[in-house]
Amino acid sequence: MARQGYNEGCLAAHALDLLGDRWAILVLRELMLGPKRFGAIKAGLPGIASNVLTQRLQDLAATGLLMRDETGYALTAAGREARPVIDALCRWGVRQPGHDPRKFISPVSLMLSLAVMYRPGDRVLTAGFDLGTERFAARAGPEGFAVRPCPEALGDMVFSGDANAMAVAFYGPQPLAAAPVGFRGDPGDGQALVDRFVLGR
Amino acid sequence: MARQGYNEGCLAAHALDLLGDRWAILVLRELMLGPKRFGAIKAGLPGIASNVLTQRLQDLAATGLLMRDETGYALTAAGREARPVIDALCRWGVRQPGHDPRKFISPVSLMLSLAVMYRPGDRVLTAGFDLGTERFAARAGPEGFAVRPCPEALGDMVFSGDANAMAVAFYGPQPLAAAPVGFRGDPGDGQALVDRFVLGR
DNA sequence: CGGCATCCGGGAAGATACTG
DNA sequence: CAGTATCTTCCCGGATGCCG
Repeated sequence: MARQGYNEGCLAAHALDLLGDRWAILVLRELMLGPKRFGAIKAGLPGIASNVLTQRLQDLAATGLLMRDETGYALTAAGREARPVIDALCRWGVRQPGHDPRKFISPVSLMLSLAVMYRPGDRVLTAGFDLGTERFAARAGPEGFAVRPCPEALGDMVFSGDANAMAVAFYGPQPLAAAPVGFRGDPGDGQALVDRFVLGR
Repeated sequence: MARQGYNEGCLAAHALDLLGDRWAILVLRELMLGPKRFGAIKAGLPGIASNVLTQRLQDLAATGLLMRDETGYALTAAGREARPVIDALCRWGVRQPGHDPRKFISPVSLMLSLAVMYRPGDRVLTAGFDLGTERFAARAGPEGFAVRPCPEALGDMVFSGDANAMAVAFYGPQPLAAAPVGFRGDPGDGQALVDRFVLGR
């Protein structure tokens, strides 16, 4: 990919020329819901070496997918537009055997997976998510599941816990009351929200 | 990717564990419309080394995305289900600067791009494509653009020429009559079909 | 601590020659 | 034609250190 590219006129090959390098798509994933600093990106990518992350950020900046400023790194419009690629990977990946949800799940990747697995419901429900290192506010309505980063987890209800525990709560078989996460709000509303997420839709 | 995987519970990361290796997605692309022999796959991937292709085919077979038999290689259901990933890459890639349609376009990647860029029309039109080394039959209707490989290019009309010329005919600004491809059939129908394809949709 | 450069070992990818 | 064997190249991963 980076070596010299695929040298094809194929559109998919061109896309892979830009984000086919190892870690590249996952770096975009970490920035997909909002800007981050170097360390926060690294924290969402267990196993990446500092120099490799530096290299990826430079590559992605050079191709115009993200920009750097004093406060950190942020996707450009072109970078944000790669979200359907990540969504397609998630939808496909969930059907492939070998997936182990006990492995580390980053806060951003959990929220992106929720957006992908959401099955719309009529009532609009808002929820805050306090995932330890990151907080989000979400709105679940008939149109979809919209997430934005937030200094404080706000909404009709608030879920708290790490992303792996949150995955158990939203995708596991047990009722919300028995899930290993904190919950504040109306229990019926909470269960109604959780019921809208089905792994593998 | 293959090295040891990303070791994440993220669904996108899991997907990339399976098809994030260099060339892997493009190998799936070449098989997306039907089975092929080793040499035919290689012909659609300019620049790939024989041993690398061998390795990829083995990897993808080991993860259950394709199977080998006496006549060549064919995708499994899991492999075919990766098509939305390729489509998403195409849709994103066409919007990114630097794409050079003069570079080699494989017959399969042209047909896949047509399916992605198709804007549905009410009248059902069928067309055959004779791209030199490969032939396809397509049906363009209100539901979409369906392609299947075919020993002979059959349909209400037939286009012939290499894939790069076909890309000029379908995506270029000139009328079909002035395009560098062979055409047999009703010129009005041919132009009507070509008009349904807009690069960047 | 955030960000980045440098050095090194292992291993994948590239190129080419060779075999059935 | 369909790969296999071999050699080279160089990216990735990990450790370390520098600088603000």
